[in-house]
Amino acid sequence: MNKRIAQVIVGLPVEGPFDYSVGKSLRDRIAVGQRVRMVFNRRPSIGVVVRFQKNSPFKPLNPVLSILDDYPSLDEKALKLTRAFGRYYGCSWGEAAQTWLPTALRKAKELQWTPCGEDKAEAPLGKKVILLHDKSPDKRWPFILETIRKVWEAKRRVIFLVPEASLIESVLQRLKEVSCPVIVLDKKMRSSRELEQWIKVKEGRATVVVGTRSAVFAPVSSLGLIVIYEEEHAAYKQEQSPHYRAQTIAQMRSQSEGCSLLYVSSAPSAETWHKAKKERWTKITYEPDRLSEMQPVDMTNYNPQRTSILSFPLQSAIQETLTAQGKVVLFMNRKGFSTQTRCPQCGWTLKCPRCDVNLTYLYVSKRMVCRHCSFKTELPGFCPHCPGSYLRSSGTGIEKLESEAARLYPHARISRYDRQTAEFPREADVVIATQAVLKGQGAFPVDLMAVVNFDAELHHMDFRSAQKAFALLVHLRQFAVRKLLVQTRMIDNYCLRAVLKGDFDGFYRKELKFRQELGFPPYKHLAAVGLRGSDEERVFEQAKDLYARLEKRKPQGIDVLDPHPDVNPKLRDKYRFTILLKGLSVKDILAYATPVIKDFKRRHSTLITLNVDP
DNA sequence: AGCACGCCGACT
DNA sequence: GTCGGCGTGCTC
Repeated sequence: MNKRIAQVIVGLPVEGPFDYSVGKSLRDRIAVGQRVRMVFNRRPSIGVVVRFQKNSPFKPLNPVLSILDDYPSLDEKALKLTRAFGRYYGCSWGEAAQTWLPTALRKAKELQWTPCGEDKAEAPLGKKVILLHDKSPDKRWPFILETIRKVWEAKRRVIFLVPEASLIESVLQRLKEVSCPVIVLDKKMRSSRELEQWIKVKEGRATVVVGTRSAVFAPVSSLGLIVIYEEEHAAYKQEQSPHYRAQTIAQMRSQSEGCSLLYVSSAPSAETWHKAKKERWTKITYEPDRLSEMQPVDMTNYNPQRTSILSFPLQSAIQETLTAQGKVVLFMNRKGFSTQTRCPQCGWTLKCPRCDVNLTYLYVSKRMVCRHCSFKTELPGFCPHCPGSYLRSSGTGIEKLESEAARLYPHARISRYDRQTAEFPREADVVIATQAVLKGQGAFPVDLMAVVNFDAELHHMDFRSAQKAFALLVHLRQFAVRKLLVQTRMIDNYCLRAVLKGDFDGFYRKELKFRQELGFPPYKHLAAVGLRGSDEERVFEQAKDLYARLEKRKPQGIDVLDPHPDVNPKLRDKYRFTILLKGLSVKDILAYATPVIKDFKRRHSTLITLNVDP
């Protein structure tokens, strides 16, 4: 092949590819998918070779300076997928390639590894998509392990995705039963360690790769199966740009590499449930052997004056459990002691200067903190505007709940558990816990689980909040050995009712009906265009300008929603607005919107981000 | 992204 | 005059 000119992509928001001349001495070694060193825009850079060309329309070409990989870091299949990834998520091919590779390979590090020569002729293996809906989380394992064993016997490999790193250890324990070679891959590792593991995977030394979100990019050859464990978990979506969703990448790989997909969940996302039905996936449902009791408590009856956070039915359930030497967990998704501090005289409220949200009072450190950024300050004694007026705190966090529990149950051992707590307090009688408690499911028995403020879960401005609240209740009910008690002022809420009756079909029917009526996924696809900058006026002006351009050029079947301040309109000193695009497919939306946004970006300095499938 | 180039305001 | 702010354009 003629390798005089190499086309190279770079990890910048410019599309390319760019032409470079290949010196005689490099021509016999250079190959597609290798990383190379070259000068790009007067700066030393690294890029990835994507193809060769006989000649170039560009006048004096810069040369490829050296080759960094003795074998391609990205093989043909991976390179093809990076292009599809870039198109789907509206980033450049080069940026896509960068997300595909371990962090260490962004630098000009030379890479040596040995290709696995023993790649057997791939036995054809049926490409299946399975949704394993396990209503009791302990029945799933025999099926999962059996599926993995079959893939292994067919000389194929497996990627096992978990939503968070804390789950990796328990998966490794289970996988011991299959006794095949396993390698862990996680972006939170030291980058040298990540690279080490990545190379081992590339050398074909693992049958199963276990890892978080980014492990979906693992350089596994002869891929037979991708397992997506706790499928509904929000952590499968990357919050930084490029905002990819691991499930989407898994589907892309399934399509191009012909591997099977296994979704595992106790409460699948509405999107997955809908797809399973529409695309006729194999669905396996495991019913629970026993279902713990569930007791909704209507707070409009039991606590009309809001005198205590703990209703009488909850108090008696706690008392009963404590008398029987049982363990209680009080669930509340809010950290700190109080969530608002204001002056009763003038109404002045203590806020974060960078994010403009109420500061939370942390009793343990006696400080006011922001829940979005790292801002901390001392609690001022008096209102700065009304001399001598004391500030008053209101709103409930887990610390206040803790003091309330301590007052009511002076003889019980009471502890707190949140993300910062190292270990679950096993010896405590009453544990006040945030969302973090879900990680420990099955590790210790909880007799009574109580959701103190269920309504807070539903009040998020997020079209997925009902789905999330539903999944939360399903998980907490599994967690509770004896009883799940839920305090609410919305006793007829359909998430609550569906969990109470164990009616999954009913929940998804209703939820999907809402999604359809309101034009949300899975019926419509979304792309969120975010604008941020330090001058509120100006960001809003530009948002309106961009909106007008998008509106003007929008084709049939696409909706453009007005620029709207974000849920946190001010975050880390930046004002944020979002323009929401709706359409029947991401491809349709981006085909029209990406050029408009790129063109707009070129003229203005406000930061613009694109979030596909937000 | 990161950098050069160019066009306007305020300063020794 | 000219120093430097940012707004715009370009990268093979």
